[in-house]
Amino acid sequence: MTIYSRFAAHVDSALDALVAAGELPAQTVRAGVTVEPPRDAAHGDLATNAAMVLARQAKTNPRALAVQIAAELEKIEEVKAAEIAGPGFINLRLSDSCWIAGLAEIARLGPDYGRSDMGAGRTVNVEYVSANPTGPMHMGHVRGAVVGDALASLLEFAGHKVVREYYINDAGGQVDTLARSAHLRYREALGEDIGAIPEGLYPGDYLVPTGVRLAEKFGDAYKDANESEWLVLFREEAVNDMMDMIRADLALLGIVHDEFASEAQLHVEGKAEAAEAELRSRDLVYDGILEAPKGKTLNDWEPVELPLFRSTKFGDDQDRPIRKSDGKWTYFGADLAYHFQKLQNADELIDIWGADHAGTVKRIKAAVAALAGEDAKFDVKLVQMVKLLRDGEPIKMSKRSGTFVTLKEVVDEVGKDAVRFTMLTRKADAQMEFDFAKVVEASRDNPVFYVQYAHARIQSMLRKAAADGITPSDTHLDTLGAEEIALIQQAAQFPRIVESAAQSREPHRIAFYLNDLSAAFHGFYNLGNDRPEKRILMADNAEMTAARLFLAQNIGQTIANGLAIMGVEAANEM
RNA sequence: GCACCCGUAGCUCAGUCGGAUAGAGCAUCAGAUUCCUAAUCUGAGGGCCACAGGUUCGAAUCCUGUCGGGUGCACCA
Repeated sequence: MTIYSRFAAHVDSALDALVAAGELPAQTVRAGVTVEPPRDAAHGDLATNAAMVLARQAKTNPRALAVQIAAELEKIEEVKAAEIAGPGFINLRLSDSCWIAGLAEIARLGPDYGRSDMGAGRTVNVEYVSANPTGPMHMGHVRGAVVGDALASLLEFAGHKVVREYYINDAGGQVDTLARSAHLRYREALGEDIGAIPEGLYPGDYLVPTGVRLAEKFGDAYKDANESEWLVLFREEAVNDMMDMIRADLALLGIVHDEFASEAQLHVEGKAEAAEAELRSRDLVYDGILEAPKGKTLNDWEPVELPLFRSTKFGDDQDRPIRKSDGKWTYFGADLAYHFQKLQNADELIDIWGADHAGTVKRIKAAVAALAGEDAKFDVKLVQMVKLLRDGEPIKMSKRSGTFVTLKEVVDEVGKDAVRFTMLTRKADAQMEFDFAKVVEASRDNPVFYVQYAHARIQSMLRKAAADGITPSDTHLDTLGAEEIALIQQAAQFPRIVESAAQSREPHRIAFYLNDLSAAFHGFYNLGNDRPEKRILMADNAEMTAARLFLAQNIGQTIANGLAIMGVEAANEM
């Protein structure tokens, strides 16, 4: 139990006492009452807004009610003082022993410190990456991949059962193009001069090995065959190769999915037909004609009757086709069936999408609501674009010429940890810049190194002390002073940071917290420069050294736990 | 034209289910290394929270509108 949850209970008891004394109406609604660290540490250790939130219900003014609540809270052993401030905040000062107990708690829990049961074991399916299986991962995929992966870890740490899922778009026109491109490389591998790659096919070299592999596997059986003889086969073969490549790319970032769902398989199982039948029976799908797109002129647009989903009933600006005029499924048509299927095996769904798909959020949410009910838990998290820079200059990317920056190139240049950490130093729904020069820079400006350095510094001290025969010990924690307590207070926040980050699905909060905690530690460490009596390793005081090492060790543990959520290594030396 | 995201210090960004004097890094200026890793630390200056209304005890935070930046607006995926 954290200090915060314990005091939330204390405040609750204090309110109970007031109800019993007839000072508060029995049916007082306590929603909105919080116990938090005050914004300004000078105000105290904890603050509650209880009096301000409840004053109206108690038919009194906040400060008068605060006096009564504060009187109750002062009866608690751990409370040194309860002061009323501002419009009616109650600021609590806690005894040092209270914080020292918090430190012992970190040590007791170790790698589990900060873990929460908030999720109550509910299953959350997090779908992320889901890049088309037509080529290697590039920079455009990286942010979503990292954010999705960190969010999955965060939710896991917060007590959810998490499924990490990848949706393979292996049924659309793009994989036919892939198959044709692979066939070309296959002919090339058989010795044919294929010349320049024709417009409309994938030109990348990454298909060369696939061509070679297909030549070895099939010989010249399909060399001059009609497309209908090899298209399905080559599509399957090429998609498998691409997925192997994508899995290898993701592994460079430490990302491993639990499930790979195939769109093609979905169709084999008739899921889309089933969804359509269901929706038609409820008049949510009908045959209709789309209006011409606004805001742009299309030369080849002509009205066609298509099966449309009534997404306008759910706030979309247009009904959306689920099949094309050739009878094949649209991406949306398959996607709604896919989401319905996912909901069968999870309590909650989260999709991580690139911001360029923002326009399709409404329709898929509408479809999920229609198929699974309005209260189905489904959220789409949009991840904004990353602007790539080198020394402040934009890096030009062009898919056409094939000069996009691949994930592998980025990881090779700056390293997995720097990529992951940097991608989490900005909230997902805001655009970010990624400057190669800055990301590899080892300085205060770069939180990756700053946080890792704090951890490495702690490990270094522990090694040095061990060499001198001193190990961390909790037997003399009463020697810790005000500066040490302040550090514990910072570490004590970790569990609530985890919960609030998980609640709001914002893994970047962990990164910012670790930066703050590391700053607190570096500051504490440097106290010893001017004040030798504040040094952690003190040759003439083994007891105090052991106590401070114990503190440092658990700050290190907290940092390591946070980094683990982010998927970043906790460096032991730098 | 419509939809979504963003607008906070010179720069890059936190803070937004309403709370106290709006924070951090970089940059600028002034300091700290006979000392546990200076990849660090201490201090100073720097703000009309885009703008205008509204809601209320209280608004960077919620609502409406305006302006500015980005993204999207196929039967693509």
